[in-house]
Amino acid sequence: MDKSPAPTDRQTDRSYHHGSLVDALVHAAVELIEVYGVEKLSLRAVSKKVGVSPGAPFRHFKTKSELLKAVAEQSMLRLTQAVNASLAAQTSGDPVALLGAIGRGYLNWALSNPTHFQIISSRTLIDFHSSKTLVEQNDAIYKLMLEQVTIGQAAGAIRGDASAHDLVVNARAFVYGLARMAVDRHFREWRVSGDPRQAAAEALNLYLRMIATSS
Amino acid sequence: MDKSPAPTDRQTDRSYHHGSLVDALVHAAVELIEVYGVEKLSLRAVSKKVGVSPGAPFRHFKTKSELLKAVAEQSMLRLTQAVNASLAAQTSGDPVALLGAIGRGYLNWALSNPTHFQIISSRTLIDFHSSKTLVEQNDAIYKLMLEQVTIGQAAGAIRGDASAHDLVVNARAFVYGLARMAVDRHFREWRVSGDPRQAAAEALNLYLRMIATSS
DNA sequence: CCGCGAAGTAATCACCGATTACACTCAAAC
DNA sequence: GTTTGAGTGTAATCGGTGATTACTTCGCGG
Repeated sequence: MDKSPAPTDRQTDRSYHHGSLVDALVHAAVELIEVYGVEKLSLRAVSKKVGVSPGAPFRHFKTKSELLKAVAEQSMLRLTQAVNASLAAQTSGDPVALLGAIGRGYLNWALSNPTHFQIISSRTLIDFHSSKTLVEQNDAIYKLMLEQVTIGQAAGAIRGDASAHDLVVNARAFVYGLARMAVDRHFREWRVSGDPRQAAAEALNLYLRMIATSS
Repeated sequence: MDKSPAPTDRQTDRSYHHGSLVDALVHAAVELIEVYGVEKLSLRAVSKKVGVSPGAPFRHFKTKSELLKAVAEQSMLRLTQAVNASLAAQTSGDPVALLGAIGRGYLNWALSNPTHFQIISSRTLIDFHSSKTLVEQNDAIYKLMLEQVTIGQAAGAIRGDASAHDLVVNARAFVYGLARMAVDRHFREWRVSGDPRQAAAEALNLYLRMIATSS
């Protein structure tokens, strides 16, 4: 249970003041969560890893939940970055393909960072709506999806028997469900074998055929 | 924070032996979770509510997680009951409608019992695969869905550009994602307003149109 | 009727989040 | 240069938690 034998992980070795405790705490928290899981995270362990007293974090984060929120904000920014990068990498201008790129970016990031995904998805670990960053970044993804669906519908490439908004929610439900099934390890009992990432990618492709107008 | 002023909730008032501590513990745990949430559940509070010493539960459940597993098993049985009931209530023999009934039963139960849904979905709170009941009941739902999809594909009512298994996983991902969005309170930031149940029902209908062959 | 195993108790351990009073340090003001 | 005060980390402590242990009590089968 000894989380860090030498507390020199990320310390500038200043005698008293740490220098950048906030960053160090967030960083250490992520590492601990990665190894032991979110629900096992304790502020004491974080403090110990950083090499600081158990009470020190409370100078910067009023509660454990606020530290998690800081972690979540950092994670959310990385998620939108990943989605944007995936979207930018999609050369084809086909709106269905672009929508797929968004979903692929989302899924890949979620499967690569299950812990972070779990945190930003939760509404019990953190107070989502109290963070401007979290709300804004989430909204950015919504708008990205809405844009592609709207364009796709106008071009007749995406089915028109529902509003663009309804289709976006529909698509998000699917991708979110897929990501959670993977992260929460539901694939096994649903007889999905092999590499989860590839399985998710293939499932996404099927969904894209479903949302596109039959050709 | 006083969870139960009078510990007479569910006690046969036998002096020493309780009589049915196991049932009483599960029942009390469910009630406490319902009010305070899973993550706040403590064995001490459960013990207190039942009117028993803090160590007593350990005679019957080796860990807190095992108590939760007992709760999960009870919940899972109720879920499959709800799904079966919804399926039985669907008079039309149309496989798409029958598949929809399964999804509707699942969603309604999840939204009516968010806490139980959260527990049986989790793989960190409980050890899912160590419970025969959990695995079997989950499998029963898979087979129910697979049956309808297979029939639907044979009748040409459900799209044939993917295997029945892939479509089942696809549908499950969608319904699961929708349920989790509702339970995890994601609807707000995705601009879904009004009654969550109706919103979920409408989203499900759209999905059913997507999985059905275009008519 | 009695004794033995099952079931609950009481005391305890190590750990947790959070609060408080206190100590140290550093930089700006004079 | 010294001083002073805000900012930052410490130490001690509180109430609560899961889990373990030794002990006590009950009540059923012989």
